[in-house]
Amino acid sequence: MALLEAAAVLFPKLGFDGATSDLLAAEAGVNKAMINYHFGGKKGLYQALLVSVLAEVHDTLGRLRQAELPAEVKLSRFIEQFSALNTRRPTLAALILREVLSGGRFVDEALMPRFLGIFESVRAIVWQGTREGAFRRVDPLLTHLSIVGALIFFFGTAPFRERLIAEGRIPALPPTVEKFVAHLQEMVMDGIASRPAAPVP
Amino acid sequence: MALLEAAAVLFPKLGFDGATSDLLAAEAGVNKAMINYHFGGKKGLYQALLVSVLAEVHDTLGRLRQAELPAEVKLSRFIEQFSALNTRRPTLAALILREVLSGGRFVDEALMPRFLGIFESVRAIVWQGTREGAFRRVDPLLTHLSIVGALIFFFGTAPFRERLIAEGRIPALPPTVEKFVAHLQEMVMDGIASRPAAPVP
DNA sequence: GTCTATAGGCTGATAGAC
DNA sequence: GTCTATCAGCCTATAGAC
Repeated sequence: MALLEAAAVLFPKLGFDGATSDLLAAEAGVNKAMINYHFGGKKGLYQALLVSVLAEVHDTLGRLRQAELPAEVKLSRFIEQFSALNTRRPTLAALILREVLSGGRFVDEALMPRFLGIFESVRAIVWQGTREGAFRRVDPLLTHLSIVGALIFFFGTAPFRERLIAEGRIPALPPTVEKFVAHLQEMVMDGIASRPAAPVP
Repeated sequence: MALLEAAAVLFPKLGFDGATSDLLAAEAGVNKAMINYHFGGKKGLYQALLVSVLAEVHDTLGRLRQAELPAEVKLSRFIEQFSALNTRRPTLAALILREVLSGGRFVDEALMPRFLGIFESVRAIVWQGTREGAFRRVDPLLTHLSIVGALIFFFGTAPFRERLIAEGRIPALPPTVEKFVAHLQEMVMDGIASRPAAPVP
């Protein structure tokens, strides 16, 4: 459906209010009235986009959750797979971020569990890691917020960052996804790994 | 000016398009026409808000930058002071995040340097730390993105998170700013500190 | 399923009285 | 400086032809 692809481009970029029916229809190359015929309105199109995107996230993270792996490996894989998800769907981060910033304006009871799923995945891994003794006793929620926050910020702000770099305002090359993934993995692993306690005198 | 306070509440919550002139005027308790009289329009009010907020950020971080302190201390202080800034201005993170997500729609040549200032502060600290040997050779831009990303995400998503916790959907107490600051400081410090290399045989 | 035409409401901005 | 009244334009949604 061309409208869903147009929605995936415009809602993250312009927000729900900024992406007008006219723009969405033009981007999709279809008539404006099709939004109402197929999705029951602009809100319906937006929620259909959320459903399809969150389903993809849910599938990917669900598979990781069931895998039987040490927590360090799982957490490392989470960072990789969440990044891969954002590479496949370049507007994923901005879409979710905008929705969260709005306080979950369009997250109804049907969408809520899928939204919470993202949150639970990291918490479960961290919990496993502290239980197994691989991580020190870090707070799962705070750890989740640091990791997912860094990831979502990185991908959501990519367009603006690339603009600044292209204009020469940031003296650096655009960071590749691979380098960011490696950086975050290293920082997080060294940052929460349990280390031998200082020798007791 | 009551309108600036209303703008600080509504633009971050509803976005530029969602915060209508009617809502802004009602929140400020003034007449709609005052937006045009004092700020030359809704866009002018929004940009005036950005200027005032970024000036505050610039002042706080500028003072830190000039201080002569070891890089580890500076980075630790940065996390504290950026958090304090968000506590004093609870909508700061959402405002900046929305602006960045939009690709910098309203960041003109006058605003640009102040925007870049936030970015430069962490990069300068990291550069100092790697030069002094306190940090390992981490990429300053990637380090900046991880730290600021985690911070902005934490504060920007606080309203939604608090709603989820209040509704009992996340089985945890709302994390305090102090705990998050301590968590991030620890994770980052352990994550990028230079450690003694493995003993050479 | 897809289109045109149009309704009805809301938008930001302004002219002009006080 | 502040208000009321009002405009022109844009918004989403729909009725109805094909």
